Amino acid sequence: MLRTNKAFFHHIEHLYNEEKLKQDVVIRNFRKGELLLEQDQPAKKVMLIREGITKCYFSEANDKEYIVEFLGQGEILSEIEVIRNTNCLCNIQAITDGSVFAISIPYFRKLIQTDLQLNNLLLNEFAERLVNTAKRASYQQLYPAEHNLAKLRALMETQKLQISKEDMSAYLGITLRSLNRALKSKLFQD
Amino acid sequence: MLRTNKAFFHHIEHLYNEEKLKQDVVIRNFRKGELLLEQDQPAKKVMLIREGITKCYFSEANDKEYIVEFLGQGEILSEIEVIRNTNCLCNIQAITDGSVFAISIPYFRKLIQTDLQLNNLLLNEFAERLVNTAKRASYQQLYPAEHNLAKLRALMETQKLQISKEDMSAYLGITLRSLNRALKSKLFQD
DNA sequence: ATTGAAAAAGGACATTTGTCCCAACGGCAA
DNA sequence: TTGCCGTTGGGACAAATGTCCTTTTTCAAT
Repeated sequence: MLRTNKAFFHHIEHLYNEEKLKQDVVIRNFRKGELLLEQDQPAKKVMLIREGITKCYFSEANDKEYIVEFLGQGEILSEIEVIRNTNCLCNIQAITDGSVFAISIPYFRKLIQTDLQLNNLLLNEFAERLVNTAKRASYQQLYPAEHNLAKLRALMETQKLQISKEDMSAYLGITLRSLNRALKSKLFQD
Repeated sequence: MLRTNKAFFHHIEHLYNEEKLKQDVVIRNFRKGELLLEQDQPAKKVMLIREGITKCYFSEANDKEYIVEFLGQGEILSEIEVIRNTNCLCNIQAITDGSVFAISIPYFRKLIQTDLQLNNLLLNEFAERLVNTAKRASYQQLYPAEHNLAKLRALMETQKLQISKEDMSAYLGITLRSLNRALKSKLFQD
């Protein structure tokens, strides 16, 4: 659930250090609560998280939200939008303070067309995301909330990630009320 | 829902025609019902669909199935498994007769490391899949079955794709009984 | 210490979805 | 034709989840 990508982080960090003009890749800080990407709006930069944690989520027309994943160090943002030439697919909001490498879009396009190593890093990242997203879609759909909650808690444990109940329910795709019920019924474990 | 990829198809077709030894890329036919990939088993070849339609689905421990997508011409199979060095993530079963280009795994690995154009084709394919999968996970989770059924029928219409009720329910992640109920309630549209 | 706002917990009832059956229909092999 | 089997459709009841509200708790700003 909390994705990170050390290899990708080092690759971009290296690009940043190499760069003469400090122009195509710059560091930008962000505050907890800040929106790094806004659903349906054009992307301005490709970003790679240096530090901090963000959540990636859809806002649906019925006012509900669905969290796709939590993104930490080395995760890249708005690369899909640049590749497909579309507006932002979903929102990305900081849940802690942090910073990113902000990469200009033309530069990123050039990298895609020339940097084979970057291509491979992207392929790996996409493969991991696809696996995660598809697996989760399947079991969240096919198992009751209680079962999925157990899985979520195990993940939070191993990854030492603390999130609000509201985010937990948005991650599970259920209402807060249902989350509380599920927590209740398996209260024996607490 | 029925994914295809003309550009990828042409790229691999071209590789096949170029190839001297007809060894690293071969054509293989398949029959309706045949399993091209079996969940949790090692992948033997990377395949790219030449003709025919397949379904990509998870078999969960509780005996339920979830269809991730339907794959047609130009869609690639088991590339994720080769990239990540893992067993098959899910099942791929033919729902019509057809054929694939079967690519040897070492050759595919070599392509990934050397063929920038192929890398870009893969990036595009992955980006499309991610968008599809994530969007669907979100709205299937956050809207009632009836709403999702309406969407599914519209897709089936525009893509002229006919699938059994059982596959429809597996795609929606609901039981056959629930599908029938949903069909009933919006019977006015038929 | 006081207060206000956000987060957390849960009661009561409605709706949705699942489970377990059984019935009807159509194709197809004996 | 007969009988079997897979697909489709649906009744009756149980379980899961959502909706709408209210209460409690927490915690930071005053």
